[in-house]
Amino acid sequence: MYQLLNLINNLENVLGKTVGVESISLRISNNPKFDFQINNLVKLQNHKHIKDIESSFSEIIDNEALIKSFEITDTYFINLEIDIEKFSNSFDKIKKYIKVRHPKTVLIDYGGPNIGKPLHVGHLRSLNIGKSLYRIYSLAGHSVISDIHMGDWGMPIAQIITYIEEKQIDIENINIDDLEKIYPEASKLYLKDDEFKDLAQANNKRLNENNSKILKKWKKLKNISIKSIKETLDALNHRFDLWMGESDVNHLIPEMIQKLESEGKISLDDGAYISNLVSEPKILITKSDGSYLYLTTDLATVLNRLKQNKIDKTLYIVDKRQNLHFEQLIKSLNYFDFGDEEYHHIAFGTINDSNGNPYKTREGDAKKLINLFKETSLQIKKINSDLDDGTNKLLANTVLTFSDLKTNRMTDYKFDLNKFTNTSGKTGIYVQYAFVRAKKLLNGSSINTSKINLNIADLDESDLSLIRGMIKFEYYFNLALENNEPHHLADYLYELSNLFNSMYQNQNILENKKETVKFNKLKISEFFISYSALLMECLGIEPVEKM
RNA sequence: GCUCUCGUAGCUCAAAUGGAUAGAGCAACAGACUUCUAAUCUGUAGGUUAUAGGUUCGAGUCCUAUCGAGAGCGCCA
Repeated sequence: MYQLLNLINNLENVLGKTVGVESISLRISNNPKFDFQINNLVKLQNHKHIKDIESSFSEIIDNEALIKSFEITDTYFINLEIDIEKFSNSFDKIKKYIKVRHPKTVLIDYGGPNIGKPLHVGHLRSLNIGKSLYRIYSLAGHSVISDIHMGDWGMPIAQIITYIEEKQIDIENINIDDLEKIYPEASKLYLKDDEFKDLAQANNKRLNENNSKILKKWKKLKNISIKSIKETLDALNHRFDLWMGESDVNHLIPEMIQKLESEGKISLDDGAYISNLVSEPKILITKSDGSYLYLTTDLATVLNRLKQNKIDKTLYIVDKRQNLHFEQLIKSLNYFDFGDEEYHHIAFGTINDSNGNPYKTREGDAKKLINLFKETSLQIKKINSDLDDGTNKLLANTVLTFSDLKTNRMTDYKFDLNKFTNTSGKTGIYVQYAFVRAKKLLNGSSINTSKINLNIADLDESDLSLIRGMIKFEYYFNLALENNEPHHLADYLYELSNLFNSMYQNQNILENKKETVKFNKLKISEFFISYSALLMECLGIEPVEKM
């Protein structure tokens, strides 16, 4: 809460002198008459100096210009009412207020798609959460780099190449549809045919060793796959700064292994390298034939990134089932002394169908993302067939993003297209509609709102509710940033949209006889538009111009 | 078998570091459109937070046990 930072610092000083270092955090007040609350004193209610602390707090809060009124209850909950007049002047400065004091370089790793497999429903959350965190960190002033981190290496691709070789498929004329059919066939064969398995293992080793003949085939397949992935990403409005893959760090691995061994950090066990860090289960670094694993390339990827950029913090946006892998990765990065940078596994739950089972097609495959997009787009056409394609696309993506981000990322949720495209309720369409409504109102008014100042005395209940809703922006923004949880902002965007709709519905604004009332409402609508746009930016949603 | 996560209104989900009376949306019910506005708004009802104990000024949140669900577990990524 940048605007109340002085207040917070002063209160923290009091605590520091009396009961020890403790940070003050504001929360939304339980009491609807107030905006924020401070709970730090509640647990001190039996402290021998509580009366002194209370009076120091009172004095400090009393002197804070942004606080209009406050109360300290008999159990020492502190409630604060913000002075709307002083705070409202700052609405248009919100972008400055949310900047952090110490910007960092943050890398977002999407734990990307594999070669040979189309983008499917399983990739949706990684894309949405990653994009949202990218925007949130950027708005907070960090410098952010996104890396799709393609799964372009290892056994899956070796299986595909082996399958193509064995079935004598013409690799020159292969297309994406062929490739997508080959992948499941190859992995099926790998599981049941030992001879095929040996051939694939051998091919994988050749890949690791940079065998030029197999690299040529690999390159061909990778290009086909990337082209298809880019088409889907384009439909869904996603872009990446880096298109690195696991293959890009292959050359760093032999040296890395050698160094770790000479440092006594890893040792051979049944021919495979395992970490000497005591851990259960043991951490496997390479396979017994010397070829590399998921963890091997992820470790080398970190080395590669640190070599190329100064990175303070890395976020891995990967589903929660891979928890053990990232636990092992982060443990290993520490144990191997790769640096003191931060690494976080931003885990998320799975998307299920309405019965709670993994979201699949009738054939039992994961549903393709591009098909999900098309179905959503079609559903929106049913609601309004007059929309141009551009608007339809934005709305379809709004639905796929908002419905995903409104749930806490760790929760598995049920995908229900009918529900998510509902025009009323907590949906993407609803928040877009409120935005369009506000814009239409201002455009129809022919009044220059930028020159209007609020007339506080003439604000009615619905105006005040919306203004006091907007005061919470910094709170929710921080919550999302600190915890890497975009859903707080999705929920908040709905709350503001709902408050706007209430105000709007309440009375006819443009025909209001009293000019100050009319101007107030137009000014508040202008604020709402900028807040709504900013929240959509945080979520990775583009506002539409008409609906 | 071991490890981890989860169980909140009929349904789908919220509730940061333990804080006051556990909140939204959908569905249900009752209302509001010759309008800048219905792709909307207003109201009502809906809960022993799986169960039983414990920790403390205070527990959906922490601990223990039971029941139920899901995931992961050295040569896939």
